[in-house]
Amino acid sequence: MTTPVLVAVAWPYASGSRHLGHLAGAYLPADIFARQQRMLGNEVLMVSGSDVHGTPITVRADAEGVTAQELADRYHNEFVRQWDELGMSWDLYTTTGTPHHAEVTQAMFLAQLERGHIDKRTTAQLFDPEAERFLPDRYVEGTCPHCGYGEARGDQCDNCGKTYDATDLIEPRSKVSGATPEVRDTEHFYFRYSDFNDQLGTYLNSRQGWRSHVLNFAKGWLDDEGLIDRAITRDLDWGVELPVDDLGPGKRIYVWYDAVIGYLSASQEWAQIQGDSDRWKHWWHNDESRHVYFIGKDNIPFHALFWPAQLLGVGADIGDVALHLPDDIPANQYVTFKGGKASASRGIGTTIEDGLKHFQADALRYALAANLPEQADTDISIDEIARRINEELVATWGNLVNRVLAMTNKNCDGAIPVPGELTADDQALLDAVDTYLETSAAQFDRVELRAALRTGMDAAQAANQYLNATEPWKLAKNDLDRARTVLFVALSAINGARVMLAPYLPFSAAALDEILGETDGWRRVELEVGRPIDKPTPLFAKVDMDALADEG
RNA sequence: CGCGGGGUGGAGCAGUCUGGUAGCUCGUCGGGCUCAUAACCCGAAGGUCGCGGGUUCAAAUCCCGCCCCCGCCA
Repeated sequence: MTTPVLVAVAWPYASGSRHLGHLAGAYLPADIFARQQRMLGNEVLMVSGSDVHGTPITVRADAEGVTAQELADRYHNEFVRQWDELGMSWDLYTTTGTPHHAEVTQAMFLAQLERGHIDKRTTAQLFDPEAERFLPDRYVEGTCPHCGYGEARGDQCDNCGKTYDATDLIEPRSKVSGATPEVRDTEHFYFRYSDFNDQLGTYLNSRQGWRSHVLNFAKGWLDDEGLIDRAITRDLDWGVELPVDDLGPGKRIYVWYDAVIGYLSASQEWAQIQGDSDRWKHWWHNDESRHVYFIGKDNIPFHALFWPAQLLGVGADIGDVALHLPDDIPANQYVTFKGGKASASRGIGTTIEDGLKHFQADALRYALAANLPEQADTDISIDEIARRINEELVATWGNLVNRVLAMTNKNCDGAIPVPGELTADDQALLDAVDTYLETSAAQFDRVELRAALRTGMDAAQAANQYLNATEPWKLAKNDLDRARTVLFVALSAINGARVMLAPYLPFSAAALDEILGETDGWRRVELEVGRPIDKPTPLFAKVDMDALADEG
């Protein structure tokens, strides 16, 4: 029986280039998991898009003298190009800037307003008398009330790290006009997150199999003081428009209320593109579905608390059925770049673009997957990535494929040979590979992607050991039939191992499909005897360490 | 006392919840093989599991205190 699986991926902020930490934190693991689930036969819907709203975008756009739309478009286009190069298998990658997303956001807002979970409150806020507008936090700077730092931002001090209200700033000044702001009352809509403390507590306590750091963090947040109600509108002209006009002009829905709604709006947009506009309900109105959110740890409160609260706040007002809550949030910790300074001074950056410039997509995917920060922050460096590619991917897997295909081509009339009777050792290798496949499937089910990669590599290593024990290159000289059987067994082992590695290495997996035939499900299929095997070209190129150093 | 994460042989990590001979990948050293992208295979050396107390027959693992590192518009 197949399961509908929603692979929900954090929405990259179109305010600047994303780096390899973002890739390893959310996008890559999501793609690996989605690919494996598809191979398993589940109905996968993987959606995300660029988050185009929020003050970081407007601030930067102002600084560069371009419109927010232009800035967002620039980075959205960059992301889309990189996803393609990286082999990201989105079912839909959209943006929060679509009319559809605005409609869904407004519908949720109205449903929650109707149900009393959104209310209007008056607060004191800084107003720029010259620009004649209220100032969001990011548009104010001044002296930190805690440490006296003179360049403190409106909501947090970069020097001492403390947070505060912009009205607490000493000698505040507007980043718009430079004028001294005055305090005025203004109205905003608040989402009553506190309405859901009990339900969220029950929800979290019933979660099974979550990573401990995710669950602990979410519970800690809730236990301390519970959720507090938060303003979900801002004084901006960039963002989703309010579906009600009683706040007056210049107010928009704020980014962190609308961004998470993208999971739902994108699912619907995907359904419309499929020509079956109700299809999204198969994932969202289905108790049997599984929703897995791939995010970085900084996003845990939004996905484990705020988003579930917003979903609960809608009740059954959208589509007549309650919306499905997150089943798992395998948030990753951070990738830290050891020697980041040294890399920078050598001109080797850590953006996704830099990664793709230095490494083949599959190779980069391999190295990052082997170092996924699933339990703790992990250190990585360009040298470490290169090392993993050369010493592990190329040496163990790439070379295995190459040596076996080369021997097969040379000794078996250029085709997959007819095997003789299998010995106990032959069968032992194939049984081992099949066992690895089961182990790997269980690890994938728990979203232990680093361990599952290791399992795939273990299968490759077992095949290498088998070859060294059987020495088919010697057999070819005095017992060609036996040599061919050994090569058939080795090819069969590769045929199983490639299934486990395919989610990580989509491009080389496609190349192997050409050579060995398509795979079928999460299992080792029988080889097609007589299928032509040409003289192979290596699946992966070794990284030239000297060239890598020279480029820096 | 801001929040969070971490400190395990040369590097990067697992093990800590559910105490019981310290494990993986790589590097190093020695050997084998020579089909393969100087790749593959076998063996060895190398760790007081940050520090100090405590509980226990037994602690990397539980408790208390301390030091250090990292991230915080992923």
